[in-house]
Amino acid sequence: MNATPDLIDQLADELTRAFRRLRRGQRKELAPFGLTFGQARGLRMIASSPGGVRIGELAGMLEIVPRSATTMVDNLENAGLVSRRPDPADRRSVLVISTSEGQTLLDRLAEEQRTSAERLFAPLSPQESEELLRLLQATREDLS
Amino acid sequence: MNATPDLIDQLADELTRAFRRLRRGQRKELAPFGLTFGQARGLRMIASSPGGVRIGELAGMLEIVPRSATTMVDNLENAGLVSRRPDPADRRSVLVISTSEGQTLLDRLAEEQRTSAERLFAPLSPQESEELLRLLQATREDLS
DNA sequence: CGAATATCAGTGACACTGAAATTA
DNA sequence: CTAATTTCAGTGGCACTGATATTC
Repeated sequence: MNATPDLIDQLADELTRAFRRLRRGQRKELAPFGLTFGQARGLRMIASSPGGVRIGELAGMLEIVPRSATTMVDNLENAGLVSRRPDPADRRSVLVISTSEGQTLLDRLAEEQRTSAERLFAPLSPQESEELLRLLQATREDLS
Repeated sequence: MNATPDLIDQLADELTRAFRRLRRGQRKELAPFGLTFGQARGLRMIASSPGGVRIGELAGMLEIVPRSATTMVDNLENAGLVSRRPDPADRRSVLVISTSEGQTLLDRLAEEQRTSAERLFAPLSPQESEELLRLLQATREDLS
């Protein structure tokens, strides 16, 4: 027994609300750039993989099923922000890499945007932010 | 300046992933009961308001817009889990209360289910759980 | 052949906006 | 009349499952 049922419920609830605030704020900020919340998150992941990333890997990083990652990459590709290229090492696979347009967009986001995420976490001190990150990461050890 | 841009990104990301794990686990658990994640959350809120709750209040508690709460209550009402009754004090308003079926269902959930939320937070000690709750609540002070 | 990878097709949940009705 | 509350109608995001190629 780690926590009481009540505490579990409260945790689930606060987690949900914090996520909603984050997504709602980012949606409005990202709309002028033609990006959705999920796409922005995917684009960041892809751009942080210099040699390209496979769909399955990307899905794992985002914790979604591979089929969902396919559609997300479709949308990013249609917007010209990423491109698919065949994996020379395994022809079953596709490598997704960000285009220069995608990188440019991310750079612009880094400059102008992110205010909503900053505002969300602004009440926390740097130490508290680190602690929150640690605690959220700890929930990944749930082997279900 | 409270935290570096990188830390902000990581926080946003971990928050998103933790929420996804929570919702995915609960979805599977709740399906046999005919409830969705959002409905279960709403039903808990409604049941915790003994005298009934207005749609607008409910929306505020769940941090969704009132129009979305209407549809959620529609679904719960069609399932016989809550009922609407006019507010005697203000005829513009409607009070939503849980039926005995709704309360019974919640009791069954409390007994049998909640395993996924428990598993999600299981890696945390009671002290860490309290701290996580506190940090998530602190983000509510974002006055945007 | 069995396993892995990605895609196609369809569905479901759910939150949003804008407009309308009712009443304080 | 203005404001508050709820509802109606339509839309968009996005993650899911199941089935199907293709390749290892």
